[in-house]
Amino acid sequence: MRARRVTLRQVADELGVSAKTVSNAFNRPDQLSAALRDRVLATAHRLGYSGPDPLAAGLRRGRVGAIGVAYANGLSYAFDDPVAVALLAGVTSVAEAAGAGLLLVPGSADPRRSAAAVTGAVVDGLLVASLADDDPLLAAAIARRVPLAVVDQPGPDRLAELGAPGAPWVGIDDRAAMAAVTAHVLALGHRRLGVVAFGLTRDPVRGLVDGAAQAAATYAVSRDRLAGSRDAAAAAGVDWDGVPVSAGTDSTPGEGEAGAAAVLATTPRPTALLCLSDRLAEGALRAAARLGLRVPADLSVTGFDDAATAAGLGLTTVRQPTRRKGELAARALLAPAAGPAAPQLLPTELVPRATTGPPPALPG
Amino acid sequence: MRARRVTLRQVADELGVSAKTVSNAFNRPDQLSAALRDRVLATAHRLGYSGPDPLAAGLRRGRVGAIGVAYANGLSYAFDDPVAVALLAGVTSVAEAAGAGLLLVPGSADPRRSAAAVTGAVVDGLLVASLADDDPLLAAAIARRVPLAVVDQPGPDRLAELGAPGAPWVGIDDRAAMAAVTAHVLALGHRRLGVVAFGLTRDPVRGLVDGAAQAAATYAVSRDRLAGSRDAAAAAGVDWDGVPVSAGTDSTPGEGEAGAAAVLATTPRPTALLCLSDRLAEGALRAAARLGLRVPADLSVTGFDDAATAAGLGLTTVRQPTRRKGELAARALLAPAAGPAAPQLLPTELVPRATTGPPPALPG
DNA sequence: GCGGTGTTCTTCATCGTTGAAGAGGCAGGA
DNA sequence: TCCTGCCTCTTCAACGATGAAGAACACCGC
Repeated sequence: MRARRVTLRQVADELGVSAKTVSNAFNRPDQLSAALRDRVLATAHRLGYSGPDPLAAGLRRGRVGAIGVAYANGLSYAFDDPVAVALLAGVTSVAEAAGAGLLLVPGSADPRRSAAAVTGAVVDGLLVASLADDDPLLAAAIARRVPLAVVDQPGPDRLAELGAPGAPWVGIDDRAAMAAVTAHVLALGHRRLGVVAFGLTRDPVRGLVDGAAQAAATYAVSRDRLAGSRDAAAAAGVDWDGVPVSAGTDSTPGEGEAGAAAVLATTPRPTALLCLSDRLAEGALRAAARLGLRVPADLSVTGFDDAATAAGLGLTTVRQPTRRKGELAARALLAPAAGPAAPQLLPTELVPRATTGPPPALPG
Repeated sequence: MRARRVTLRQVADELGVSAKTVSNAFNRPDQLSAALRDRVLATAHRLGYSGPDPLAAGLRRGRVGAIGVAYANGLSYAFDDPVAVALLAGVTSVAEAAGAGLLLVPGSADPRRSAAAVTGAVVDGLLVASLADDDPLLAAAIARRVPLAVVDQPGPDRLAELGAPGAPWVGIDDRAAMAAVTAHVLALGHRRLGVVAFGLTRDPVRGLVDGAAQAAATYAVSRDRLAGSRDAAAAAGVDWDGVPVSAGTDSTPGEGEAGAAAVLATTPRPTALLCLSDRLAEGALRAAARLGLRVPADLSVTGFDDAATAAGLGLTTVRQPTRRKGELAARALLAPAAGPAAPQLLPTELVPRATTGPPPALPG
């Protein structure tokens, strides 16, 4: 008993007009007389026809009025991360203003399925964010040959290598930003640092990682931020090889707590913990509390992002314009984009708060 | 110089096979020999063909692998509201597990544009949430004749009126839940209540509203929650007509602050403020602070939702399974859904915290 | 040697719509 | 009167793909 779909043609036949006229009644009211248009709409309504099938219209027109967003981590994860949500909010506000929808492309633990989802997404353009240099999802997005915009990673140079030179890219100078917050901690007098990182490569490696592994990270953001810390350490005469760096997978408080615990278990114990995100830092604060360490008296902790939660925690961090990234990337996708686009590097700002202070006096 | 799109047919011709074979190489690997499949894929790659056009395939197949979500308020707003985000997270997790994408349908201040966006959304099903009884967007969604699921409002009875009886509906018993939190406050001894509400109708009415306006609300959730409060008041012998009720528009702290200020300006001043959402309550707490009122010593405040922020504020509230709503609605959309679906009423729970207490002793 | 069963690939029609181009009629100007 | 231009509406041919059905061939068992 399933009612068969009503088509444009049926409405046209019912009324004895051409299909194109019915089409025009819906899409180009100026192309037919008001009287006929009213009759067409009335007939359509009577037959239960609610307008041209978007799919068929999209095929014919070559546009569907939606852009896709693909994320390395699953979408479900994205909604739990305030930073990811802020990015989406930025994308959405621009897309919505332009009347475009936003298709969240489903992710999967299986990279092949993720890539297939990108290949099969019904969109006019794709926005990808936070992908590893070698993510198949990215290759799939490039192969689609629809307009592409990239946020954060991979960087412009890697995009060029992959055959997408000049694709709009929006991000920050992760290396400099991380160097700044590291320098801030060093300036307070700390000499024993520890770093809590999220993923370095698509295949998650947990635990402490050496300099070679750090430099080999395929997540550009991780690689650059670690390099930034090393820059600052070197400038202050701190031996980087002695700095424990813990790698994790996602940017979650749970990962942060575990990573911080691992770093704090090294001897001599670091007096400052540099976390690659505010959410990791949130976990690091929990780890510190669990160990009975006072922040910042016994231990300084820094984050990255200046997410909404950071102020409440009094977290020293680096502010980056996450929402704006989304806006700019969306704008780049929706605009006609004639030639190759120049990479857009947005400003960051060190935000010192209450979780950093001078290191404790020499331990007894 | 824009490269023309590569088609299935071109790959087929290049290789001297039928178009269908190329199609099968991508979609039904078991339908052709591995050797030929490899040759097809290689040729496709060489020509820069990344797979069948999702739009055309969707038209032919009659499915596109995405469900749409339409919201009364703009999407940009949705990302700012933790409750809306939780709902989306629920929807997404189920959709993603099923390999389906999520199309966020753009909203607009102009209801006609919003409705048009729904009509033109390229989706296999639609999920709508928090719509007024008379929202054109809802009418458009029903007219689409694709599977439809509704969260919260309008209620099942209204859906039946609109010609969509048996459409999957997920929500809570707003009336009973609000009665419960009101009864909690009354049990503490309060007799002078005030209510801070969000929108009652699509055309926003700001300020204090009388009983007639309350009952005429076209947002079922607002209507039912107010009715619930009135039920509890009546049961406790409190005259509802003497209870100031402020209506607003969105569920934001700003609206909450303004609404609370209006309610607290009435004489005699209420000793308890019932807010229809946690975000409104957040604003109410600000208003109280601004007036120098201690919570709960001078003023009790309640929320609704038990959003992530509620615990931190120590807010007495009603917990509702927002994320689960999204999951169930998505499941209903993605499952074949043979006959009419029974409305799914999820449980709620009163969560007493620190913002409610006995009323102050009689004022001097 | 023959019908039956699979595998592999092809043919054909069609999904529902809209751009491009065209045809008919009517008004206004030369 | 005739031409021009405008307003309406129509015709035609795609847009790019896939389901259903079928053809060609190989292999099997008896």
